[in-house]
Amino acid sequence: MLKVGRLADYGVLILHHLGRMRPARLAMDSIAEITHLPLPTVRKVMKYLVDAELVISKRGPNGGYQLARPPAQVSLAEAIAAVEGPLTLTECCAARSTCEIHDRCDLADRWPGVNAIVVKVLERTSLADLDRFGRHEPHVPPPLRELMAPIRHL
Amino acid sequence: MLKVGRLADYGVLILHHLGRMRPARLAMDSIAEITHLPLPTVRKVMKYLVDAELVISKRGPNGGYQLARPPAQVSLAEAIAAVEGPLTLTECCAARSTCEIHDRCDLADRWPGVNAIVVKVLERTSLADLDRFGRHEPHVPPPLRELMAPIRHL
DNA sequence: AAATTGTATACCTGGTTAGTATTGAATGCG
DNA sequence: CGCATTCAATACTAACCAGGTATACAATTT
Repeated sequence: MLKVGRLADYGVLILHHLGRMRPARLAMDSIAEITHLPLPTVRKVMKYLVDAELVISKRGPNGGYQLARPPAQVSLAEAIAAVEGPLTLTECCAARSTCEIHDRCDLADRWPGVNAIVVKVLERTSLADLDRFGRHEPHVPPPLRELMAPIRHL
Repeated sequence: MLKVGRLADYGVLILHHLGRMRPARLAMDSIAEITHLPLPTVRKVMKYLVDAELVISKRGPNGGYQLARPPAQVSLAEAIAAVEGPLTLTECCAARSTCEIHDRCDLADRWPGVNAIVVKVLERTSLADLDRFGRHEPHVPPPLRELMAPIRHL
């Protein structure tokens, strides 16, 4: 699995569209329309995005939502975390781990390292970058180079 | 979230211990003991690991489980996939996507690129590598360098 | 003030996951 | 040959959580 929840997925999709419109505003029902998502669901997602200050909302006639920053400055990590909370691959990685085994587990202090790398990949991928990904092999530049160290060839 | 299920987590932990023992065999109740996991749960996990051919089982007196390959040749990706099936960040990334929106979604062909990178990180991290991760900053070497291309600084 | 648009809360429900129990089959040993 | 040991397979239950929905409320513009 290694899943990102559907709501978070929706969040990214919505941010993507807001990015394309920026700096224009988009009303909630317009968002529902262009994303083909049910309106009540959009409502829920928008709340998360506003709370996380990724989008700015304006009420009243001609109100709507606007991406708070240029798409190149919004990371997937932020987007996902906005909807689902902190990015933790396992319980071990959470701030307050609730894992029964935690203190007797050989891996409790190893997972965070793996988690950190995965998170960094997502942190360094922006909404704008997303546009460049095809279904084809992704190509990625040097900024991530120094992240990779204990990882070996298999 | 971006979660790995608990069973998969257990699976990795078990593989880790089997790796430390290799090539010795370990009976199921011994595994339960050293991992501090309930035995019925271990049973379930072992089935997945055997089916995936990551461990070899032997029955009868002095039977038990043995890691099929050296720990350096077992990736986290395999381990997780053994328990949870294909690694797909979102529905879009699955072989047969069941997403309602899929064909009308702007991102349907973009997620797989992100997915591929995350998966590659996990593919290039072996059980042996796991031992080297501390709670501290992880360092990762060049093999992942060329993966990173459309990712920009934020 | 009225229309438009976002905000907040609370609830339901269905599916997945984790955990368990039971019965069966293979292997090795004396 | 048969008994002890150990894994294998199936099916069930229970809890939780994500996703989805409904409804009533508040703010802003004109």
